[in-house]
Amino acid sequence: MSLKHALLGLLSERPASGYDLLKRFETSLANVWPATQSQIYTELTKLAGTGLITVSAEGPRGRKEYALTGEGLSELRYWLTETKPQRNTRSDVLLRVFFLGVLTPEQAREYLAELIEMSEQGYEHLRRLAETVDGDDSLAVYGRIALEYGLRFNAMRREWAEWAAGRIGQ
Amino acid sequence: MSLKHALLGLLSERPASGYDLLKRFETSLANVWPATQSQIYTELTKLAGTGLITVSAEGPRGRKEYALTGEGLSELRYWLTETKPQRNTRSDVLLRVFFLGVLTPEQAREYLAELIEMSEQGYEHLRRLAETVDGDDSLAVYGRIALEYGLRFNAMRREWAEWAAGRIGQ
DNA sequence: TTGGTCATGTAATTCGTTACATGATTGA
DNA sequence: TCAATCATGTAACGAATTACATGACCAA
Repeated sequence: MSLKHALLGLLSERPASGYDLLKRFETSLANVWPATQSQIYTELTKLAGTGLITVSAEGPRGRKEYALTGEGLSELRYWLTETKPQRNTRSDVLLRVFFLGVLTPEQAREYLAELIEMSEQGYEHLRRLAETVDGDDSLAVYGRIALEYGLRFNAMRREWAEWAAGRIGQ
Repeated sequence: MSLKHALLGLLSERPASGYDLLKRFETSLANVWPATQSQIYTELTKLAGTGLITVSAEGPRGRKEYALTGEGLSELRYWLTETKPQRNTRSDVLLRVFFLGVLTPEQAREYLAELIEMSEQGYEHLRRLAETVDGDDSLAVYGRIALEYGLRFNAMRREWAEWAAGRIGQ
């Protein structure tokens, strides 16, 4: 149900077209809530149908710019304050760990080495991203906080994978 | 696609019925790959149809015990060694952080306080679980490694949320 | 004039959730 | 005997992915 709120959230900043939103999903939100083009357009049509957003302008090439309505902002605030975030589940990375016993210790350590590399790359990617983030609007402030989460997460996972590799006997 | 591999992985340890597997999803795998009863039974029927598992015994009350076939074990190993784990995405918790700017700073800090509590409870839950884990079979060894991940994750998230709360001005 | 980007939409399929539906076995 | 647990299955719906399909605009 949260793609809806992701769209409302992005539109709370400023009006945007489906195409604009797609770009922003590909950059800032990609690490947190990926969405495909087809999903975004379908959801925007639905949201406009229920009055949470509205077509605020039309441009060339059939461009439709959507803006958040008062009702939409209320829904966004309601979601943020009155509903509990769902526990984050479904980690492909962790699921595999459970079954490393069917592999040789060497193969298991190889998998953990991959995770270490993945974490290092994730860390570096976010570090570079942090350098390009500017501005002091609310999304920059909270985007920076979310980014810090990503940095800490990757560092934690790297250290954990190193520890785990050490636990697997020869 | 990973419910399939979660089932193959659990069956690689020992044969089990749908009911048995459901119980194990509710306990050990719940934090990593939740699955519902209906999903499990449907997937088992599909896996038996493709020959990755087979009905190894039938018991009272229509109980069907499934066992991994050689083909199933190959598929499990293939998945573990030849396919890359998908990046973990879709965090409701993090998505909300992006949009805390539409709330008052006080409400935003309240949200982060909730996250701190959620992380503390998650940590405690896993710590208690760690005490009950016994045995030294492969799933206990790797289960313990996965559990350590959970502990570190919750500790990391707690510290991050405390840091973040400090960043939000009055 | 043509290739790249902007721009939107729909169809098919799979995956996941909730709810419904049924019934056998067992231990207190 | 009766409640709890064991045990399986299907239907309906919603969410997500992939693929298909189309076309306008703009700059080199």
